Amino acid sequence: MEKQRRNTKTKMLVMEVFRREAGALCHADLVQRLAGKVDRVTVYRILQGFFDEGVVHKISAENGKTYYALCHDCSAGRHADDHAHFYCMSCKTVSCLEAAGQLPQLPQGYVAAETSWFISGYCPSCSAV
Amino acid sequence: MEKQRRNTKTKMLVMEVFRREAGALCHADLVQRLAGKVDRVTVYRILQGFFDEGVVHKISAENGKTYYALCHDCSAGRHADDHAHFYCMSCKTVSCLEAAGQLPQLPQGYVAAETSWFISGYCPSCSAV
DNA sequence: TTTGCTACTGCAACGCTATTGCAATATCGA
DNA sequence: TCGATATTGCAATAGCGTTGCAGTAGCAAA
Repeated sequence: MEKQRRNTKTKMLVMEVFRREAGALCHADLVQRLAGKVDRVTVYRILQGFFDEGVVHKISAENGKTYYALCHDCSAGRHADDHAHFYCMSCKTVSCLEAAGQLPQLPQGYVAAETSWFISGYCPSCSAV
Repeated sequence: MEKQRRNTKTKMLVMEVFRREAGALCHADLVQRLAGKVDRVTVYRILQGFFDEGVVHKISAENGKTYYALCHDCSAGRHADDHAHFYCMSCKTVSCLEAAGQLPQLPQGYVAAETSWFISGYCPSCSAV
């Protein structure tokens, strides 16, 4: 029994932020941009909802924070998460890289369900300085 | 001016646990195994110290926790972290995979400083069931 | 062995990210 | 318009990690 979903103003607000910003955003980013409009907790729940619907995907960064980014080729329950994520150590932004890498050869017996690449470094704008 | 390091009983205890267990351990694992012997905070500091010395490396898992594993080819300040880490969704253990994969091609302008692979799935013991 | 510097340890308190419970509100199909 | 229920906001709570500080213990030199 799938839970019915509703389109609310609050969700629209969150979605607008995602569309306006290019890269991935963490919970704090969203709360900051929606300060006074949407509650902290609600943002968590909306993000979780978007994730369940397959609208955004989750990125666990090295700093322990979770980032979210709009999906392109994902659908509910099935995330095309085989691309890498890049963290710029200078401007502290997270972005998705389209290029896919090649998995290391898994030893006998291992079964992979999900993979993630995480690369830290400097993005084009910051490395150019 | 490098800070002088000392060999203490407490550090030995932590190191013993690492040697006894095969895979990577998180802070909670260590605290549990050293319950009553070593303080929570001390474990954090010892882990950080081992990391700075290049004795262990850090692994940020998808669940937001940080795991630590003994290094083989690392030295202080320079971690050979170009191998993948595997998280078994069944027995909830983290292990290091020796096989190296191939990084995705970075778009023009990006400069990579550190990389990490993280693979979730089922380890040999659990996938065999 | 003794001494002294200072790294190390344990405790308490704090900060941050994320989750849960609950009452009030808003959405949307009938 | 109406009613079931998804959604929201607020308060409280949980978990991981850090900081400050006083007491303890390694280690090298006297």
